[in-house]
Formats: sequence, C-alpha cells, structure tokens
Amino acid sequence: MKILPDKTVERLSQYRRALLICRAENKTHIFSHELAGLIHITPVQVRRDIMLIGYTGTLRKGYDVHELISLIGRIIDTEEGLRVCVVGIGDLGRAIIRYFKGKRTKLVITAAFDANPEKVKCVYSGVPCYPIDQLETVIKEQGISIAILTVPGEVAATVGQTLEKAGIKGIINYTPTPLNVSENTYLGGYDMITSLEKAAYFVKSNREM
Amino acid sequence: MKILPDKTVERLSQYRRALLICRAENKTHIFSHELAGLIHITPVQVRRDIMLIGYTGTLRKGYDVHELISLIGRIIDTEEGLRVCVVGIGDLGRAIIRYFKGKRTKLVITAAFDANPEKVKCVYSGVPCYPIDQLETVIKEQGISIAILTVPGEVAATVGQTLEKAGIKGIINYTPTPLNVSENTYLGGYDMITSLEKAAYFVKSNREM
DNA sequence: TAGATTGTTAATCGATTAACAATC
DNA sequence: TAGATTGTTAATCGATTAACAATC
Repeated sequence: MKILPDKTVERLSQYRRALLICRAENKTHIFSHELAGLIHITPVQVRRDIMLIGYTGTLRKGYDVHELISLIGRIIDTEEGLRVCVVGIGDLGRAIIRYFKGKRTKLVITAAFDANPEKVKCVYSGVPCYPIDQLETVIKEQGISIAILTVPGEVAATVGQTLEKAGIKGIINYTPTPLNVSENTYLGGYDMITSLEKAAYFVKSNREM
Repeated sequence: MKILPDKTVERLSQYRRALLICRAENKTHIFSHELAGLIHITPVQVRRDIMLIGYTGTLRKGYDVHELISLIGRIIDTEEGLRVCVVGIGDLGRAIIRYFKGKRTKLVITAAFDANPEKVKCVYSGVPCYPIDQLETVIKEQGISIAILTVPGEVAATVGQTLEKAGIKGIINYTPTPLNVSENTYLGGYDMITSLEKAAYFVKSNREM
C-alpha cells in the first residue's frame, strides 16, 4: 500500500484504541460520527482516513468494528511483532515500561539498558536491565528494532549514534537533545519542556485577548 | 503581536534551549545556519521564524545570542511566570516533577495531586502533594494555570472536567484518553502508545521498501 | 419516499521551501 | 570587489474541510 500520511497513522492508532473499547462493550458496528465523537474530530476526517486505508462501510450500519480493528492491525503491526527497548532507567523509563506492560502483543518491550551497575541487576515489570555497553550485542541478539530514549540529555547524542549502529530502525526521543539520525531511521517523541512552553505561550496569548 | 503558528512556537522553544547552551559557552553571535544545524532543520526556516517574531540580525555577525534569548523569553514567558501542577503521582508524574526541577524560572510546578492518601503526605522533589479532592481549592489559591495530567486513563476524562472548572487554561494530557475541553482551553501532549505505534508503522513500511 | 449515511473530488488552509534582491 | 549572509515574496507541498453524488 502507498505510504499513509503521518497524521492519518496517528489517528489510526487512536481509532483502534477507541474501537477496542467498543468491542469490549459488544458493539458490532459504528458510524463515522460516533467514532469521530470518541476522539473529538470531525466525521469527514474519519471517513477520509478510512478511505485511505481502502476499507468501506455500509450505509445503514456504518463500519464493522471487528473488521476495522483487524485491518488497522494489518497496517500498523507486523505479523511477527516488533521488539522495543528502553534506554535509561530513571523514573520516566520505569513509567514507560510499566505503562506498556501487556498493552500490545505485537509491540513488546524486551530489554532495558542503564549505565548504573545497581540497576543492571534488576528486572523492571518483567523487563531485564542490561549494562549500556552491551547495547549492540543485546539489540542484535534479540532483534530489537525500536528504542525509547530516556537517558540524561548530555549523553543522548552519543547513545543515539550507538543505537543506529546497532541496527535500530526507529527512536522515540524523550530527551531534550535533538538527535542526528540517518535518513531511514524514524525519529519521534516530544520534549516535555517544549510541550509545556507551547502551552504557556497559548495560555498567555489567550489571556491577553 | 499576531498569534504565531503552532510549529513556530515549538521551534522557538528549541531555539532558546540551543541558544542558552551557546551563551553558556560565551558565544555572542550565531548565524542562521549554525542555529539550524543545532536542531537539524534548514537555515531558511530559522530565518523565517525569526522574521515572524520581528527580530533582525546583522549581515556580518548573524543574530545576537543575548538579544534573541530575551526576545523569545518575552514571547513565551509571562513577566510574573505561570504556575503548573501535576495531577497523578505515578512514575510518570514523579519523573516530570524531577525533570522540571529548577529548569525554568517562569514556569514552575508548585503542586501535585493524587488520590492515594499515602502519597498525599509526601513532598516530591520539593513539590507538595495534595489530595485530589482539593484540586479546585489549591488551584485557585495558588493561581495555577497549567496542569499536566498523568492519572490512569479511566479517570482522565472526569479529572479533565474538574480542571477546567477550577480555571485551568492549559492541559498537557499524557493519558491515553482523549479529553473534551472547551474552545479556549489549550490542549497538548502525546500518548506513548500512539507514538510507539507510529514508529512501528514507519519502521515496517521502510523495511518493506 | 425522506432522511441519514458513505465515499470522493475540489477548495481551502497552513506550513515549508525555493528563489532572489539587498547588503556588508 | 566577490562571497556570504539576511529578509521576504512567491511557489510548493501536505493536511483539513466543504460540497455533493450515490445509496439504502
């Protein structure tokens, strides 16, 4: 399939989450305006996204919840699943591991890394922690393709380089340091200070109006 | 000043961070291509953003680091500063409080909230934790205008409502639940599962190419 | 049938990039 | 001067929204 727009992919993830809840409530069909309402966007946008992934609903009943869930799965997930690691076990790293625990079967955190030898002995929510100098070995051995970066900002750039060298294909960067990755490595994530400063700007502007 | 584009505000925050580092290194002037290089965007984009905020550099020396820092400050920050609270003291909430500690003088976390009575007695990195049913009182007393939401997904919608009622003007939502807020409340934040699934999609598509 | 809904094209809006005059 | 740089307009690209035909 042709590559989907960035924003559409984001919404597909949100659609699926909403649809999974619908399914748990034994809802079999859903209209575009219902799905739109659940995530607070417009029905047209839902229909256009669904058009882009080549699915069609029915005029009377809308979209089949099961079918849509499994189609989105075929688009986002791989059959064998992808493995993920968390680099840097501070509060944030731990939060992510715990939050993710058992959430998605096709996207599993299998390893954590930290420089602190104390932490290396531990297992966090079922995920073993390795010393950071074994990054390359463990990533290759386990076939990990995505890394979540939560190390201190000062070492982020260096670790980013190592991750690419180890064969990582996507990095979610939660550090404040901008990473320099090659063309075909996906780069995501948001820095919290920027998020907050953006909020501050809009709160300020709104107040002045 | 006319309202700035969303993306420009985001970049201003990043420019400032980069410029603060430059200042610490006693750099007094910077060219657009240098600043661009630091955050991996194009020089044109830097110049256009700077044009939008009405600053002008000099042909020979580029932009004055001090001046640019202070101008960005006047745009993003308010003179008296804004107060921020964190709602939900799990690993993530604690990570945010600690990470933020002392980072910005005009944007300070002054209160935390949690439903768990155990946590309510505690102080996290200098931030006192209040019971969640005192949300409205404390927010009004302290004049808090921004909330960072890290509660469990199931209660996010309800807490979101309460926050608006308490007079919060901006919410950074780190829960997976889409919030329904009124027109003039700023809404930001990203869900980690969506971020990761987006990465998964692009890693997958890339691999197939 | 009338009303509600989907699917899709065209129009609009917003953000980035190309191009280039002006200047030191 | 020649080369490097800024500031800015116009063109392009990408995403959202409006409009509407088709259908049950």
